[in-house]
Amino acid sequence: MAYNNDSDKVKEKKKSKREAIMNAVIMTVAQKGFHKTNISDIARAANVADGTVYLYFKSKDEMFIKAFEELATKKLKTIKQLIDTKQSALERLSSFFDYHIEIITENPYIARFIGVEIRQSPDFYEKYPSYQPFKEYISYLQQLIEEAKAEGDIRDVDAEAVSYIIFGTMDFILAEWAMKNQEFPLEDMKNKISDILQFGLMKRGEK
Amino acid sequence: MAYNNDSDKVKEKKKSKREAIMNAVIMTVAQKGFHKTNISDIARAANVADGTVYLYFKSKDEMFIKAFEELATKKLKTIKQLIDTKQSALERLSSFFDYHIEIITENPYIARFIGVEIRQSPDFYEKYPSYQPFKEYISYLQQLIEEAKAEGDIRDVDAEAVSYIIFGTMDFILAEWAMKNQEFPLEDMKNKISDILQFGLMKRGEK
Amino acid sequence: MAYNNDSDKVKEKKKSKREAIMNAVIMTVAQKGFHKTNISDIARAANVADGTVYLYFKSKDEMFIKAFEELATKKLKTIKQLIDTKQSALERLSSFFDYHIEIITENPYIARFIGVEIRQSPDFYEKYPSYQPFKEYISYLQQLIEEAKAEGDIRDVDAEAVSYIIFGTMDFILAEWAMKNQEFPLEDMKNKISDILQFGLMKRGEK
Amino acid sequence: MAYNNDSDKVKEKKKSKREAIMNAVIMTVAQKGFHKTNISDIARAANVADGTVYLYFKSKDEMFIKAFEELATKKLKTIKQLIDTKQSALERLSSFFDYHIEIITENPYIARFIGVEIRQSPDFYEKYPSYQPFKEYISYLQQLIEEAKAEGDIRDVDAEAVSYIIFGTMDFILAEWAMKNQEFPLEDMKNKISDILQFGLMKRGEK
DNA sequence: CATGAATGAGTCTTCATTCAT
DNA sequence: TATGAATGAAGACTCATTCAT
Repeated sequence: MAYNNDSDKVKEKKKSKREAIMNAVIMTVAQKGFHKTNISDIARAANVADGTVYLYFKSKDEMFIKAFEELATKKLKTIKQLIDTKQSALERLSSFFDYHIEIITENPYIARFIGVEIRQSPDFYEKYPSYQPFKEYISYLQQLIEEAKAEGDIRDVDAEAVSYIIFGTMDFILAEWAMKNQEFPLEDMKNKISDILQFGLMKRGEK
Repeated sequence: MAYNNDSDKVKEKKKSKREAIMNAVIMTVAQKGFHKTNISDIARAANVADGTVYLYFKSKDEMFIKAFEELATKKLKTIKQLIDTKQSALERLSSFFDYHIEIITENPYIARFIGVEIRQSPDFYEKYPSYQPFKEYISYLQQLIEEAKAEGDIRDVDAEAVSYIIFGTMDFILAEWAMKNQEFPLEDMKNKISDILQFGLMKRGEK
Repeated sequence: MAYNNDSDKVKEKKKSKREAIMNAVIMTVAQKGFHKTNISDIARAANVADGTVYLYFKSKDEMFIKAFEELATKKLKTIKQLIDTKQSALERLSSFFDYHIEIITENPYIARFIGVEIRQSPDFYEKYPSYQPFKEYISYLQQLIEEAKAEGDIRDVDAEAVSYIIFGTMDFILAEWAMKNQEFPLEDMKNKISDILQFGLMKRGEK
Repeated sequence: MAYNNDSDKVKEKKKSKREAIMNAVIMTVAQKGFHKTNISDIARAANVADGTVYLYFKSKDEMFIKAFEELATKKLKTIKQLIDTKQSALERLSSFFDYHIEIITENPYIARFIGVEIRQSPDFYEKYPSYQPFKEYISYLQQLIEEAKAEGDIRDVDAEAVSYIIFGTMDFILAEWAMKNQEFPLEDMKNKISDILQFGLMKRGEK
């Protein structure tokens, strides 16, 4: 049933090859580091020939950028769906923090990829000024913060500043955790940090 | 008189040449980015021959690591001296934050170097497991936090967690700031963040 | 009726496709130059798939050789027909020169193709020793010269030598003209050269 | 004596390496053809490492252009010196023709290089519009023709047209001769052509 | 016959490192 | 010590050719 349409079959095959390459990028970069990952590595990991990569991406750069973007977008979407059930914005904000860390924890190679490797190329920022991988994440965080403020759950803080604190902290501990090969218990650390941050946002006299 | 001691002259020359190379590393990396900086660039900037670099460092890697370490150590020492006059640990903690940002602001190339480029090579962490550029910074931060707790100025929080929040936040905004070519006003952002963080550490009912 | 003979249809299609490829070769090479022209370019210009090219030619080399040969043969045939009306061999010889240049002038891409690009591959001469694109041209020229001699219109010169002078000169000025993007007036130059050459072939005291 | 100056020694070594590469270019291109010659071939022929080529030339293109130019200039200079002793311009013109062919005959690989391969890259004419390898040759020929006219040795012909006839003819027969692996007797052909051309330039009633 | 996705050998170029001077 | 010419391994990318559909 699934394959009785040739057009579909072809499309799927093509899609799966592109996806295989995308996955190969993430896995390989996570393992070998951004700058030691070459086209041959990726091609081998994706089970395709070197040249095949260039059927799907114009250049190595473009391939990496696409991999970053698609991974970030996908993860953000997952998180959004997960926290969509929460009633208050504060809960959503707190859950955002939790889920982000949880997702990364379950796929440590993503931590390595996003948290450690993604910063590696100021080149990208020059060559592709529009390349702002965290932008969506940060915007969404700020939106949650504004909502929480509007709902009266947190005090009147600058949303941008708070978003940087939350994201910077998450980014840093995940990078450290990934770099140190997951030696320290992330769950514990996450809770401690979550407490402190929430405490800093709470209105006086509450709780 | 000046030239009657060859040994001294040589030693001094050597020292100054090594230093010239270290400075050249930082300046060049800051300008061209980590991965576009090659030995020839550095040698030219340091006014030495390519081969000379290898008289002072075993490899390019080692040279970069040493440059990172020495810069971090030097800056930490400067900060320590600056905040040594402060009476309370809380003040020192707050000043640490301020000075760190101030120093970086005045030397944006360091921001680029430390904040953006330093994370670039997970290789380093494998090849040179002892390479933990932030370690000293983080330890010192934790020490300040413990002192502030002991002095009763801040509530009983986990020092490690707090150090990660502070450092992660600083690291992130400086990287963003550097990456976006110093477009947004760092001073403003710093104050907002500082306020929020302090608020989160304060004891209830205080201030 | 139209479609009841599959064999014919197929043969015609095949023929027209082959011709489309041949034309595409000449046009594309004329535009992009020999070595920048690849199979994909040609296939696109001929409106066929890359693989289709290999149904009509064993290799890229063979395809180019066939294109050269067929173009040269076709043009020579055209010239022969045009000068067939002329009475004397000398007139035919002179007209040959004129028509050759005229044809090329009207299709500058051929000049580029024949005059500039055709010489590009000594490989061809090794791989395909029978590849002598000018041979037919030269032979025909020599034949005309012999006839003119027999008719007593020109003095007793070595036909081979004269054929080389005529062809070499034509070849060179057309190549220069094509390479310099048709900047200088070819008509003028042609007449001057034609005069000089005729003068050199004339019998003393004549005209 | 020759090597008692270090600076000289170094300069000579460097010069000899550059020259080795230049010679390797010409020899290798003559043997393998322009487009089948790669950097590795040249480096091997010059007894240097691939990378060494790039110490002397910015790119493969530049290397080829320099090789063309220097070879043409050198040969023209040699010819000029040889014909400088001749009294009349007509003799110089005739000798030019003779010597050009003689030089090429003695170094058939040059014929292949100049005559056959040099035309291979319309790219060059686009990328480097100033690249006109024959220009000097042609100009010098025209100068000789004008002088011969002024001296009354040849009739009043268009110097440009004549230069194209002479150069085109030489170019063509040398290319044919080189391409056919020196099968036919060049000396004979040269004399026949020389006669015809001189005849075409002579004044009526003369000789 | 026709397609065009896939292949992978081949090529230019860069650059960390060495070593003769 | 200092030099910088020389090395050659490595890597991104191209493209003629094949083959499953």
